[in-house]
Amino acid sequence: MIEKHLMKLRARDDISAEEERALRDAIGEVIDYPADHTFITAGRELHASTLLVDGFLCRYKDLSGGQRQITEIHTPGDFADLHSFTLKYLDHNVMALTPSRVVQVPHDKLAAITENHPHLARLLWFMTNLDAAIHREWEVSLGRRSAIERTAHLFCELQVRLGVVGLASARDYALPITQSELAECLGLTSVHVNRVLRELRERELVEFRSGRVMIADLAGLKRVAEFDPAYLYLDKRAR
Amino acid sequence: MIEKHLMKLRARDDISAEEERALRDAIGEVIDYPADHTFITAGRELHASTLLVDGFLCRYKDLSGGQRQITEIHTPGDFADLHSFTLKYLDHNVMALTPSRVVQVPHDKLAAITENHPHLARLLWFMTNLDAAIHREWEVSLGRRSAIERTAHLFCELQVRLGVVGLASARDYALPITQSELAECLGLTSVHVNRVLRELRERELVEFRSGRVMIADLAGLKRVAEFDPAYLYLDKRAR
DNA sequence: CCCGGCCATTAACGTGGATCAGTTGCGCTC
DNA sequence: GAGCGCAACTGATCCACGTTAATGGCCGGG
Repeated sequence: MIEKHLMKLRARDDISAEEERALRDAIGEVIDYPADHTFITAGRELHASTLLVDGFLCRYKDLSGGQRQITEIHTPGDFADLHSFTLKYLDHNVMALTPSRVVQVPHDKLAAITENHPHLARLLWFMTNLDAAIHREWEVSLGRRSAIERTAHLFCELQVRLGVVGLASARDYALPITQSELAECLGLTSVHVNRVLRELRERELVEFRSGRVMIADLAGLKRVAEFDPAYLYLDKRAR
Repeated sequence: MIEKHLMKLRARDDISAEEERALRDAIGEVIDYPADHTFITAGRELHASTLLVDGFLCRYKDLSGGQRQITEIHTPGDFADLHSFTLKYLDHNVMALTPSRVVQVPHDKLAAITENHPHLARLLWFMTNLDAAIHREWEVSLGRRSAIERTAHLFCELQVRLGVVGLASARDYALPITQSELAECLGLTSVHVNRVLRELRERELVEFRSGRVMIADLAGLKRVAEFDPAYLYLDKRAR
């Protein structure tokens, strides 16, 4: 159930058998959500965090004009709202982009981990800081990169993050979301995302079709995006 | 020395005398940085975190074309790189926007706090999650708000954050940075920031002049920004 | 007192992406 | 197998913001 989460953690630090046991003991109810279902609403008090087992989730905020900004995409193995453990309620919503399976991890189990497993606790803290690093990189994309660079950057990021949990190769990966949802990540309109996707296809970098990202030229894609994966902290240096 | 930090913490949770003592015991060297000095560089291994006592800092990333995106502004009382405690090195740089005084907090002192003061440790974890919430709000600004809304939103955010530590009133506060630096926060050019500032002035909402934000109409400014301070978690609900 | 450098400001012009208004295609349902 | 609804796709037009270039103010230094 939490294998992908363990893969994600182990890409950043070593985990002992005992810590693994503590994590396995912490998991609670398994829940399936349909696509487009918002299961965490901003402001509501929370008593458990959500670990994504299968599918895609996103965090988003709505604006008055009906606009929406997705602030992060979650891939299997991610704790979608681990930060609610310290925040107690969130400033944003969390939604299933695709039919998704999650497990609940009650906050009191997390509290027990912080008391009995300091190293694991620090690693969980690290994981929330990793989400913040992803937010920062998205700020850079939204603030300074052109539409095509931004789109290429997102495809690169997801290729790496999904690769860590065995869900992406250098050639392709599943990303069963719509062009409108991509636009909500990228701060663009779906019309313009469509044009950008065409250009990426014509330049033989990537093709995004029927919920799949097919990478024709990974090196070229990274070059367009100026992609540097350092912000994903994929090494065990110093930890 | 850490009075403003304590004000910031106490705006979110109660702190016991013993916890306050633990924090005071953790502080190390005091350092003054001149304006425009980058004192933390992406990738360098870190062994202490930086608590801002006086002045303004920012986190930023550079792009190849000479462009820069500031991902967060830090105000007195902020831990500018508390996240380096778990990350060990950063994905971004940290710079003094103005002449600034900071205190170092060695990571081993933070480790001791996590072991001996679980509640305080959780509060520090919370503080890094608060930075992430600010990043998310900036993503929304950069992705979906117009230049004038975005600028108004930043002025509102800083009014609240500086107000918490006694450095802003409802009328005005000091923000001794340039229009170019403002532009680097807002994902705009300095030329356009200048136009936006003129419009905000002509609409009698705010005036930004000689390093000061003078608020003519706070309610109106918040209306333009659609500002909702919930993401700053300024209540003690449930904590 | 003049000079150089930074910052603010503005005007003229260019453009990336938004907006508007569709058409096409495809899976689902009845 | 007609009809519906949603997603992909496209062309025409518009405009918010970028680019370029120039001016003036201010301040610190020689």
